[in-house]
Amino acid sequence: MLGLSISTISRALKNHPDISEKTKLRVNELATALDYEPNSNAIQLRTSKSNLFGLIVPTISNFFYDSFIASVEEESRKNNYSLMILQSGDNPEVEIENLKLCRQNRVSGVFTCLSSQAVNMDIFAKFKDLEIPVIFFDLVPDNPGVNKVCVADVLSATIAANAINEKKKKKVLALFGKPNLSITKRRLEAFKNNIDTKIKTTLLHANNALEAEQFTTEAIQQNNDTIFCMSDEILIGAMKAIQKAQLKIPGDIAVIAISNGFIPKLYHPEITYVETSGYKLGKLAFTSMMACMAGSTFIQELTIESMLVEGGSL
Amino acid sequence: MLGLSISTISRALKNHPDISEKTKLRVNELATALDYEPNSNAIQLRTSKSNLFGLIVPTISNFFYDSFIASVEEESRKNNYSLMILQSGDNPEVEIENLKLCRQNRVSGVFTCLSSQAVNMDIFAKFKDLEIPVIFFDLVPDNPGVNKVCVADVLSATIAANAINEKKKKKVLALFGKPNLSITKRRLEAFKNNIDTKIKTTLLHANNALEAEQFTTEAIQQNNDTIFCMSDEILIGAMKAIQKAQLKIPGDIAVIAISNGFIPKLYHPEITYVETSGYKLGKLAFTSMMACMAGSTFIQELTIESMLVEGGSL
DNA sequence: TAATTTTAAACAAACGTTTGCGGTACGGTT
DNA sequence: AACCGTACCGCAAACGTTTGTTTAAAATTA
Repeated sequence: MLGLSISTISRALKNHPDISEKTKLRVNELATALDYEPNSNAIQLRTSKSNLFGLIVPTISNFFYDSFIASVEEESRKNNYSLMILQSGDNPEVEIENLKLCRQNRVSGVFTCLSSQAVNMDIFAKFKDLEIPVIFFDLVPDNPGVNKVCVADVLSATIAANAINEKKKKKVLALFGKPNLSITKRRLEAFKNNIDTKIKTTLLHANNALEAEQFTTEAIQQNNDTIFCMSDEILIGAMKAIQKAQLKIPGDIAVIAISNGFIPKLYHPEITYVETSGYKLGKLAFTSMMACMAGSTFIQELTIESMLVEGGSL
Repeated sequence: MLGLSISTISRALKNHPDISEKTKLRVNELATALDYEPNSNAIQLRTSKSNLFGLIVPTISNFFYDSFIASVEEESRKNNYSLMILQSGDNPEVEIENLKLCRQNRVSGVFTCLSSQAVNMDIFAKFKDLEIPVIFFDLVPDNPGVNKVCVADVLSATIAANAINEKKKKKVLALFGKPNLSITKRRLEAFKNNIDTKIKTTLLHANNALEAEQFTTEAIQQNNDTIFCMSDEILIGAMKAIQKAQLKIPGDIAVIAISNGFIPKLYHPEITYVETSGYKLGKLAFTSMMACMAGSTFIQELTIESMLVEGGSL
């Protein structure tokens, strides 16, 4: 329409110095008039750069992951990246399928956490070959040599234990999640090492909220004065039991949890918790990804700091 | 490597009858040996079919949207589609930006709900021109002629009102969300029309959980015996006030809400609610999308049924 | 055996960009 | 008058597929 070649149009659109200002103006005017929208597929094919990140979680519908995702999406958009989000539902086969999808879509990078099943780390080897950075978050593998961002498990459990120590509690039930997760192991170990030996402490693993509720009910009967919950899921179960028993918090029983804060703030008094923000973790993960994109081959293992948020339940 | 042309490879990989079984075998063997992964960008460029849906929500981190997203993602994957999820954060400019991203990525379809701001429906006109189906969910526009899936607002509010009627309550505070949303208007109207006129009813709009808490506190002082909450956000505020006042549910005060069920089940006794499942809505939205993809130009306006889930709070 | 059909594979164009390289026109220098 | 530099712009190849059309060989038929 302008009597110009395709290459001139291309250059004009991206403000190439070879093109005169006059032409650029004409091209830009017509482009907006015609609602020209560059075809990302063609661009990505030609440049073999995708501006697409893959993000794989066990499930989106989770008070931790959803804020993590929200955070990563926010940063991605700001940096002109798109996000392809995939759920693996704790199913290793789906996880492999999802990783394949990432490769086929030529993602620039992948954020992922391990499904709770033991996954074979070999499935990430191809990404290394293809030089596609992979950032593990939250549930990270033990292997060295991979990029990881996680919450400060040891620190947060230690903070919780110290908070209980300071309140001079006598009898504590400490509830942890699935025993095979490294996150569980680290939190348990740190809690055990830091809780005052004078405090009578019971450590238990609950696989879900219901089990946590049952354990808490028993603990109440045995006159425990404090419940520590490793996660939101555990906290929900514990609170069910406490509400059912109609106990007053913190008078009858004290509660402290590790959480991102949403669930603790639902109750009155609000539950005191050690913050592990999915939002912050997302920001950190993105920073780490951008470092990889910038060519850093330096393997990083980052953690976000934790802090005690006083609610009134301890 | 096999002395075959590219086109033969292409056909062999997709089991084209022109190709002999022997060659197909050779090709497939080498393909797996080489870890061949088709380049989606090239495929999409060539076929101008993207197998990509765009999904725009105000925020991912929300107990309704996250389950909606989870549901749509699940279906998409099953049907060999990928999902590009974008947050608009109730910001119309970001929403326009996100729609542009969808177009540039040549999505096959878009799921979206209106941000609470009044949005100009013109921004969807291009999609109509490009024949890209758009499915509105939850917060849908009033316009006819667009595909919508939503929860049964009128029905669910009616069910809630009737449940209250049956319990012979005397004094009800009914809390609704932001007044400008059509979802609010419909629920309010239906509730007002169905609540027994003998019941003394106060209808109020709360813009957030905190306002809901304040209104509930006042209602408690004025001896209301029942609180109706239009949404989870409102319920959270109301429950804060009730816990603070240390009232017994349902003895001192009864509670009923419209919700997807997650929040109501956090309390003891569990809150009675009229179910509006984001998960089911996601399935429905996807079905509607597939109908569009199959060429149906028939404009649909679908709703998911609601049902009362008895908790023990009424 | 020659003509015809069938089978199997190659050729080539196209999708919408990007980009190295080459070309033209024009004014200015020797 | 011959040359050079600069400013603009076009040509063409390439990215990795798909797919309509051809081609060559093999199999069938007459």
